[in-house]
Amino acid sequence: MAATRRMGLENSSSRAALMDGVEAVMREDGYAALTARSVAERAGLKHQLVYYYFQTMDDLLMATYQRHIGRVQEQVEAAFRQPRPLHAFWDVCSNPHDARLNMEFMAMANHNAAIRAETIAFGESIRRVGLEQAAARIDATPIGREMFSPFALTQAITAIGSTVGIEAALGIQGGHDETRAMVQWWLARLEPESEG
Amino acid sequence: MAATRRMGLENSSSRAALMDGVEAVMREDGYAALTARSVAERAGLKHQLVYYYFQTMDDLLMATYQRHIGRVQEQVEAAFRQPRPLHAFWDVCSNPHDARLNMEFMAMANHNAAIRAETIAFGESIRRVGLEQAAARIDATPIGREMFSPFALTQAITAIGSTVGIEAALGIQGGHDETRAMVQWWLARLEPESEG
DNA sequence: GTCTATACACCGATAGAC
DNA sequence: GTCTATCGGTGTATAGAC
Repeated sequence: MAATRRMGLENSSSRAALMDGVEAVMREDGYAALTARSVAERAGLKHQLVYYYFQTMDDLLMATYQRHIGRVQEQVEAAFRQPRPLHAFWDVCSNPHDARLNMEFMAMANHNAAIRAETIAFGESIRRVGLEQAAARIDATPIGREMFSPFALTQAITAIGSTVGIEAALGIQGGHDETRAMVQWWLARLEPESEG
Repeated sequence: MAATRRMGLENSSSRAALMDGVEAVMREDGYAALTARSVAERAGLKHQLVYYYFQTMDDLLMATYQRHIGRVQEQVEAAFRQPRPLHAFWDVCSNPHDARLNMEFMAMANHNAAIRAETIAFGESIRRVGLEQAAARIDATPIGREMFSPFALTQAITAIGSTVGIEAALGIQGGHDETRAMVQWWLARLEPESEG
């Protein structure tokens, strides 16, 4: 508890640059490569600055994760305000840009209690908002009522989307067109275009 | 290229114990915690033994990954020899025991070229064998012919199964029963019980 | 086959000058 | 707000004794 050390302000550009550095290192080299030195170098700063803006490396990591989660939450909520919310939700989930970062954080959640708690809370929050939308869409169509449950549909969209995104990020291409086409086929039946 | 150093035999129990140690550390603490010391301690050996049985830590990691891949491959092939191969394939994919380990290796594949190459080759191999089975099942039922493509179905089973397994490993329980039930509903229609 | 001893690099974190 | 300097701890990897 070194509560004595000086600390920088929260609305500092260097502080934000350090969080950008965390994301860049995780994307390119993985969370194992996260050090005060690697992060600061990516931000164009000296590594001691990490300890001016954050008490520990863990604090920097958590701040970065919470910022990331907030951004995803905004994307998801915006998607559910679209005319065809399930289509938009799929677009967010299958976006390959965040796939690597999300997987690194998920892997970290397995053995970091603080990250795990945030991940669980975030997952359940997303699920709540997604659930209402999915339920409405499922109830609106015969195919939905017969073949899907709201929760399972939400989870299927999330699971297939993130897997396709991860594989695309890894460099696997073959077959994704087919999977994306099948998802679109189903989504079109749950959210017909005319209804928009 | 220190080709001069002495090396232990491949069929050594200590060598296997070190690979077991790698898996244990990855499961419990994540790949970032992999060090010669942590792995050897888990195996009840001194850390210098790592360099008697492997040239580098990377070599130990790759040997462990190839052993793991081989085991999964056997499980998948055995599943496809079952009377209801898609059901058995789903059981393998949604097994939570290997979920953490698989995710750690997937995350590593993003920034380790050798692991990535193995992962891509393995994924395509699994997909080939799965594809034939899925195609046969899809062609055999009206629901299959209309609503699925073989590749997309294989990928959907893999994606939903691994996601459910990961979430279960993380400690998220809510809703998985519903997802598993929906998958079983679909699988039962693609592989009716009577058909055997 | 396993041990002690050792090399050199890098880590998180702190103190204090500017 | 950013810098230089520094601490103890730990990492990979090797050499050589037993």
